[in-house]
Amino acid sequence: MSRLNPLAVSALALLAERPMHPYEMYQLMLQRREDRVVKVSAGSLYRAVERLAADGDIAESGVEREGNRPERTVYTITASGRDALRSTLEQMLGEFVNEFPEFPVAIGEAHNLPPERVADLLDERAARIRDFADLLDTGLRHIAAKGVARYRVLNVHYTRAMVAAELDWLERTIAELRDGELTWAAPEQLAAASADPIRT
Amino acid sequence: MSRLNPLAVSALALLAERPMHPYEMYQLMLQRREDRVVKVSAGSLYRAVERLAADGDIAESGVEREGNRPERTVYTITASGRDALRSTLEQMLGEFVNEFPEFPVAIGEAHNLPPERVADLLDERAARIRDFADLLDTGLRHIAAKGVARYRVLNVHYTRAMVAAELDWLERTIAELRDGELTWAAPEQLAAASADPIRT
DNA sequence: CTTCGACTATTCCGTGCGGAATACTACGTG
DNA sequence: CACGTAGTATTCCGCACGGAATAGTCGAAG
Repeated sequence: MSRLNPLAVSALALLAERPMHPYEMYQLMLQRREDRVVKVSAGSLYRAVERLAADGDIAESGVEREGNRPERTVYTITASGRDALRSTLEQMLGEFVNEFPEFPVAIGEAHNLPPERVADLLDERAARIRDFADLLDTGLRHIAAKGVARYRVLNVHYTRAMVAAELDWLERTIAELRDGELTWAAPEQLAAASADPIRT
Repeated sequence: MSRLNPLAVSALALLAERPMHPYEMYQLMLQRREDRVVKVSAGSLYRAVERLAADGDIAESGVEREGNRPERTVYTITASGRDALRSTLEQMLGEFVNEFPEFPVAIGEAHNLPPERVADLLDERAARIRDFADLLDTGLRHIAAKGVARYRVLNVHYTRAMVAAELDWLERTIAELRDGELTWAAPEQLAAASADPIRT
């Protein structure tokens, strides 16, 4: 009953709705756009299911075959699976763990670039975040129009709030960089700032 | 010249200061408390250095031996290493990539638990985040007292802003859960909410 | 004076992730 | 009606991560 990884939580939550075979979980996750919140890849999903089965959180409840299609193994959640889901959700909600996002590392080392360059880069980032925020907003509007209960999109609201905060911080920091309130001497060897766009 | 991982960025940034052997990088990272921002483990660091060397971003600049201690391989950053550092920093600052944090997954599945239980769990989380915020604040005060330039602790400021935003969202959401504005019917099988503290 | 623990410096190995490969079917299209 | 492309369902394999192991030295304490 060790801590489940996010994909296992999603899978287990689906099986808490009804029995399913892995590929159906995969389709449902994509259909419900869970891939925006969890890293969904078929390989990892099958692996996660395998582990859940090994740990007794789910059990094979039959093998179907439709026409000449490959066999599909249907899994059902077990009592201890429901327990594992509950306990993992409790942990994920109640605890606060550092997940080491990359951006703080980059800001921490930003003094290796000239301050003006950093201001420009943060501007780019801000623009992309604004686009993302717009995406979330239109999504939320669509959903509100459809009358979907708000508890179904709590995570979108959360993400929206975080995105707003980052945008706020970026704007303040960019302003300080531009008016010289915040500055530093960049090392010369790296200072040869290319005007190149970011390589994608 | 593929995108460097965060630990490689830290390592390369150290070598941009002066040549060093891996273990010295390791010590410096811990001494400067970079382990709060980057996942620092000796094994991964040696691996990262190995890869940097293979890619020509750093070069062996000698092998020392002090007394009968194990040999230490000293590395020096190369011109293309400085390039890789700059280009990776530019990417990390300017782009905005989803890193799939775990908490949104948990909120997304929170409707599997009873709303009152979720309110309690979010309260716990909020308490832990407040502790963390206090830690950041005292750290920032110490640093300000020492007269350290602000650009050296930009990432702490960023983290502080994010933490404040999350706390804000949590408080609003907890309030809505408590006054019933936000609610749902939890599935019965999982609803058997244990009053147990989180297993750590 | 010897033993124990802490530090120095690095290697190793199990585990898990995820992109790619596989293999077969159904469907549309010229 | 041959052919290509999209969908179904799953397996496989390489590589990166990080905790543990290794192997030596130095200092302190009993």
